[in-house]
Amino acid sequence: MKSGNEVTIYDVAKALNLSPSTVSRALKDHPHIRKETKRKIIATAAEMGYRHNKFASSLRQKHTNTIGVVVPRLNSHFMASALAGIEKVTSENGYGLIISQSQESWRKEISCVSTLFNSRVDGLIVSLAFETKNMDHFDILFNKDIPVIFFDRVADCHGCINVIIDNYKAGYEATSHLLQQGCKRIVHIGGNMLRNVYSERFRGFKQALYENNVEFDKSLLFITDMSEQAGIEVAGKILKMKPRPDGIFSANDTTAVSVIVELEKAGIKIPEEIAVVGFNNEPISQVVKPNLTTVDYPAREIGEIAATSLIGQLKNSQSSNLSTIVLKHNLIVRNSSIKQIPHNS
Amino acid sequence: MKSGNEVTIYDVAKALNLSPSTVSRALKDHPHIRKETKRKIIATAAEMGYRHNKFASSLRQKHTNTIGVVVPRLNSHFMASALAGIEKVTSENGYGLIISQSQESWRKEISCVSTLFNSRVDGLIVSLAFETKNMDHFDILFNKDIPVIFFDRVADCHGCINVIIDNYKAGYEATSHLLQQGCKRIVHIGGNMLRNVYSERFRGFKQALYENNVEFDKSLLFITDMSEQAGIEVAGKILKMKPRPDGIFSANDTTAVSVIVELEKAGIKIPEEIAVVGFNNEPISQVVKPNLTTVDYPAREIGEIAATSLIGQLKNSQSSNLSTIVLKHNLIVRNSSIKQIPHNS
DNA sequence: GTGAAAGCGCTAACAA
DNA sequence: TTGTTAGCGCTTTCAC
Repeated sequence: MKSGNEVTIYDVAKALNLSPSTVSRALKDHPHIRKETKRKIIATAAEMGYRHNKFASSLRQKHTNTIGVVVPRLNSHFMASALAGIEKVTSENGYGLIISQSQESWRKEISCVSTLFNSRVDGLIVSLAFETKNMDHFDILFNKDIPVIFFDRVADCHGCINVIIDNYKAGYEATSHLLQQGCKRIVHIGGNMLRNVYSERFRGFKQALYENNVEFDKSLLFITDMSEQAGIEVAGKILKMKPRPDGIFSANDTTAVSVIVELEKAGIKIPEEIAVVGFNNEPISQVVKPNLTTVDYPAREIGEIAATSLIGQLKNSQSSNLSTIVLKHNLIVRNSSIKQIPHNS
Repeated sequence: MKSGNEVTIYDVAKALNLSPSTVSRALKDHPHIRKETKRKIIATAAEMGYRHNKFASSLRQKHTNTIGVVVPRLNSHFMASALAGIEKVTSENGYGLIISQSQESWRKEISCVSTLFNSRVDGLIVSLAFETKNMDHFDILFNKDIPVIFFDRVADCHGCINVIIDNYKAGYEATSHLLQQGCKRIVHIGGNMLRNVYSERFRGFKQALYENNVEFDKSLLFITDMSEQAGIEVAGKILKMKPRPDGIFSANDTTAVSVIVELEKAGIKIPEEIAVVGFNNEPISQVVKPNLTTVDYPAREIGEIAATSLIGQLKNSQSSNLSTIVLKHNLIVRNSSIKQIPHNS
């Protein structure tokens, strides 16, 4: 009604000739309040335009019912889905969410974590920035026993839960697939090897080569920032290579797509001359021609599980003893990698 | 150090034999404190691991230095950029940000707004959900003089600022371009006409037709949810149409791309048989073949301006008298719409 | 330039 | 089942 003063539980109490504690209890659905009283309180509170004051409550209770999220960027399909999963679980459990982006910068990640820490979040869900070189900025949280869950881009750390897929196996499968298609000289486009996702995919890549007696050739490895631009640059270098590679395993779809577009501009036939496999199953992988073979992962589920684990820790207020949750992934074969017409079934 | 108790300004005060008020003032850089005292206080506070308690402070001050954001989804390039712009400005001005998604649902939007209201945000930045039919849920904010800024998907409302582009003009230009390419039967794929972005683009579309003496044919209008799936369905219908359309103006890129992919599967030549124009300049528009003609808009800037205006209102604590800020857009012509080889220059 | 003290609105231990 | 009361940590008016 008015733009003026807030109504408090005291006002409600006075209006009903009750005590503030009764009102407080009724509003939180405390069991020890008579049904009738509860009903009346809730009704008049609503009528008077009462709204709960989180600050007073948090100040008193020393916890905020708020969870912080730090992600590198939120413009990928993967992140959006993961976030949707996180949000679903947290809101179902009565937690608020503060989302912040590190923009792939270590410095920014430090500042996000510290801001969230100062906002007194009860727990944190994090996917690391590309650049992040150490985990010192999480110490402030560990020191206060504030639980932190990492997902996708994780790092080893005492006592925190990681939610991931088996990137090693996925990399291995993607590469094996290329080898099965007859590729002999396979380029790998990877990211910062400090990040598990990239180092593991690379490890899987090398293992597949090794098991197939294909020697790993350093000149076929490109460490990039996995951007669109990176794809353009790598494509340029590939075009100049003497014996040209016949396959590419890119650690994400963005770069894979950009490479395909660039190579095709130069007249290279995909997959005949160069077969390509990406990673993430972004929507774009189904638009690029030829459609991109890629690794799908349960983004939404990863988010849900990360949130569920965190809330579990919060409720039990003791760290559970599991430390890593691994979800299933799935190689989706599309036209960008099919060199051989399969033998008649 | 310890996982135990928080250190407060009282602790700092005691350690230095000062009063809490002095410490409080020093920490906020109040002018009436001697430099030396200030220095000492700041040093020992840091040393003791003091951290500011936002709740106590907000409780006292009645404002939170936090801004709420409600967007439909954050999985588009447009939203991610707009959000990045918002974040830049707000963080530069010492505001925190709480981001929430309505998932395009009216019901969810109501709940987001109410949650943010209860979190006592100082102001709100909103882009409306697809479904939202009225603005009643913002009344709680208006009643308390909490400023709300809308961007992109806006609605008329007394006293709040809208940050948009001229969708009417953009729609007009996109359609005119198709007409110039010789299109006579142009399909429009639009969204919910309650949303300004769709109704205005549609209005521009009709106006262009009108000015070129092309009659508007209702059977060429498709009102959809602007999803990928919608594109597939529209493509199906187009394929069945008797005299086939020769142009499509889609109110976003997602649907435009999906239509193109589907039509090409059916053997239709783009742009020769059907020219296509999208909207938003999402990255995907440069990957689809042929590259999509589309309308570019300054997403990041829209975000920055929305945030700047909000902070302006917050600081002046009086609504400024501008109500709508219109930014420039730009039609980017690519191959999906070029039917005619341009006459020799 | 610094201190004393009241109070923001809520919760929870304890009392009744 | 309900009430009393004492803070949570900070800011700010007023006093010195």
